Amino acid sequence: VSAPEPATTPDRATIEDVAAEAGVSAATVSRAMRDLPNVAPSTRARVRAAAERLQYRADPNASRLAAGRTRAVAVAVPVVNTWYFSEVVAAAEAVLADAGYDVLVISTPTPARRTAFVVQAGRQRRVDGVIVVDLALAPDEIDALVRSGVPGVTSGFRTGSFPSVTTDNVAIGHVATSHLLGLGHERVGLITGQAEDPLHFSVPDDRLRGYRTALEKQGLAADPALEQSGNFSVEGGREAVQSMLDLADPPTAVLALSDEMAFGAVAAIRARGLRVPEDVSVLGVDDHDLAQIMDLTTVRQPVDRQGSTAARLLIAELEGDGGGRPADVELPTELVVRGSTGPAPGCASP
Amino acid sequence: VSAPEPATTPDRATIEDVAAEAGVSAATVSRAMRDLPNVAPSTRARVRAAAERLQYRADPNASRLAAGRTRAVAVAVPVVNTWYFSEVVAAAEAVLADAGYDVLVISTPTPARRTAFVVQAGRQRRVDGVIVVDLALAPDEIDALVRSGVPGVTSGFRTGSFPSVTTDNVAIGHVATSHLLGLGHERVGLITGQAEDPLHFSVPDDRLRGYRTALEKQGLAADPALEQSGNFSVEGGREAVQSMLDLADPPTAVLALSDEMAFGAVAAIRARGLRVPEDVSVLGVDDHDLAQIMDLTTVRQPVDRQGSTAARLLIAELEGDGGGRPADVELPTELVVRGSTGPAPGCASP
DNA sequence: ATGAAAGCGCTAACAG
DNA sequence: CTGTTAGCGCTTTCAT
Repeated sequence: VSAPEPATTPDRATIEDVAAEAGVSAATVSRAMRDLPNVAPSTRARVRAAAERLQYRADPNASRLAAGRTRAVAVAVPVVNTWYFSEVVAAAEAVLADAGYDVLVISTPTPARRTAFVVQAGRQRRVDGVIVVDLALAPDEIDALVRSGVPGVTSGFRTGSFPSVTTDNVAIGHVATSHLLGLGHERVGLITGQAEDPLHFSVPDDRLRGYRTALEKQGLAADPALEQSGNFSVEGGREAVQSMLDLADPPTAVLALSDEMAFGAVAAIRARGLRVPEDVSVLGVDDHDLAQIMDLTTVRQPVDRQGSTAARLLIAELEGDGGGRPADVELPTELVVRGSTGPAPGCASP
Repeated sequence: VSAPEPATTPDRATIEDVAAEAGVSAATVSRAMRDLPNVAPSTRARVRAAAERLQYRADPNASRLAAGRTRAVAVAVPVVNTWYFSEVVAAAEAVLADAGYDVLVISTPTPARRTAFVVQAGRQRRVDGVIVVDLALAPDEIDALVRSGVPGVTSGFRTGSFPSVTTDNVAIGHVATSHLLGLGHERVGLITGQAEDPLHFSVPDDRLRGYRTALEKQGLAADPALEQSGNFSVEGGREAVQSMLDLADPPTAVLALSDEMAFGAVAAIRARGLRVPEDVSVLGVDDHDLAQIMDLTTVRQPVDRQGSTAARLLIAELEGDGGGRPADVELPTELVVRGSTGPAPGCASP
C-alpha cells in the first residue's frame, strides 16, 4: 500500500531520510529543525547540514496534523478590491508573513458567504486564527465564532469578545462636520455607507452619530433629505450628491464617509458647472492615495495600522505566553485640510 | 499518549464518530462524503445524515496529508495594495473560492521574498498550484519553479513554461501613442515603469517598444529625455512629468503606462498652471476605477479577467482530465477616449 | 458495495 | 541529550 502519487510532484526528502543521513532519530531531527531545547549543538549542526544537503523542508500538512497547528491565518474582508481593504490586507499580510504565517484571504461579498465563513472558521481547522475586517456580523454569528474557539481579532469594529483595532468613528463624523460648520456652512449633506444591508454595520452609524451631534451643537436640525447612502463607491457618491443638488435648498457642503464617495461627489458637482469649494465644499474620510492629488480635505485614518495592528494582536494571542489580556486598540485620526473645503458662499473667509 | 491539546479548540467529530453513528466503516464515510462511486445511495444518505447530525467536517490537514492535495492555491503578487493587483487578486479569489480552493496571498515586495517564494513554492507542499502575477522572475527562478513541479499559471507575462494570461503590451503602447500622434502631437513624453529593477520585467518594455514603433512610423525620433520612469506610482508620475516640463522643448502630450501615474501627471501639469488637454494631453493605461471621474483617456485592460482567467486555467490544470494542453490566453484591450487628450496646441481639431 | 489495514510525514509523551 | 513509541484523522489499496 502506497500513498497516491501526486503525479506532478517529485520525491522529496522526509524526516526519516534526514535522520538516516545525520545518523540520528526522526525525533531528534524534528527537535533540531525547530530550535527546540535539549539538542546538543553538535547534533543540531549535523542535522541541519544533512537537511541542507537533502533540501529537506518539513511537510506542513504532516506537521499540522501532528501538532494541531497550521501556522496559517485567515483574513476575512467584505471585498478585496477597494482601496481601504487592499491596504488593510497588505499591511496584515506583511506582518503575518514576517512571523511565518500563511495568509488566507477570504472575501465575503454576500451574506451567505459571510455566514459560511463564520460557520466554517472554527470547525474547519484550516487556520490557527482569523482577522475579521469590517464584517457586519449578526450577534449569533459572533456567538458562533466565539463558541468555535478560533482565536480572532476584529478590525474596524468591536464585539467585546475579541481583541480589536478600531478608530473613533463618532469622532470622525464629529470632527469633519465641525470643520464644515466652522466654515459657516449650514446645509451640510452626508453621504453615508450602504443602507440596504440588513445588518448593523457600526462604522457608518457611528460616523452619522458624530455628524448629527455636531449639527445639534450648532443648533442645526438634521434633515433626512441631506442624508443619502453612497454605498461606499465612487458611483454611489456621485448619485447621492446629484439628488442633493436637486433639492430646493441644496447643501453648500458635503461630507462623504469615504474618499472614494467624495471623489464621486466632486465629479458630480463639477458636472453641474459648480465649483469646489467655492460653490460646494467636499470632505472625505480615509486619506486615500489620490486624496492629495485631488486636493481633497479628509479625515485621515491610519489604514495600514488597522491591518498591521490586528495582525500583531492575533500573533500575540496565538503565541501568547498566556500573559496578555485581550486588548482593544483605538487608532488616532486626523483632519487633513486641503483645497476641497472653503467658506460657505456668502461668508467672508475666516 | 495523546495529541497535543490545542487548548482553544473544542472537540470535533472525527470520521470514526460518523462511521459509528451511521453504522458503517470510516472508509465508507470517506467515500460517501466525497461523492465517490461504489456507495449505495441509501448508505450515502445515512452517512450524510450522521455527518450532519454530528456537524462533521473532514479535517483538511488530515486529508491533505493522506491525499497529497491541499485544495489551496497561492496567488503571488509584487504587492497587494495597488489598484491593479487588488483587482486581480479579487477576481482570482472569487473564482477559486467558488471552486472550493483556499487562496493564499503572497506579496513579494523584495527580490529576496520573491526568490523565497519561488524556492519554497514547490518544496513546501502548502498549495496545489500557484498563480504568479507580474513577477519579474529571473530565468533561473522560472527554472526552479518548473523543476519544482508545482502546477502554475502566469498572469501579465509569459514564460513559455506555464499557461498564461496576458495582454498585448506592444499594442497598448502603439495604440496609445498613435492616438496622440493622430491628434497632431509631435513631442510625446513617456512615463514608464520602474527602471531600477535589475530584472527584466517585460510589461513596461513591451509598451515602450510599441511607443517607439509608433513614433518611428510617424518619422519621429525617440528622445531619451522624454522617457522617464514613474515607478508605477502617483508620485512617480508627478515627478516624471515635472522634469519633462522643465525641458527646453517640453512634450505637448504624455503617455503614462498606468492610470495612477497619469493621475500624478495631470496633477503636476495643473500645478504649473497648465491645462489638460489644451496645453498638455495625458493618456493612461488600465482604466482605473477613477479614470472616468478624472476624465482620463486610457487604454483599458480587462483587469478582472487577468485574475479570473488565470484562476480558471489553474483549476483546469489541477483538475484537468489530462486532456487540455497549456493555453496562452491573450486578453483584448481598448482605447477609451475621454477628455484628457486633445489636439496638439496650434492644431485645428480634426 | 463495504470493511480491514496500512500508511501519509510529522510531533510529543515517555523512558532512558 | 536522545531514541522509542504512539498516534494526529484521513485516504486508499486489497480483499470480501
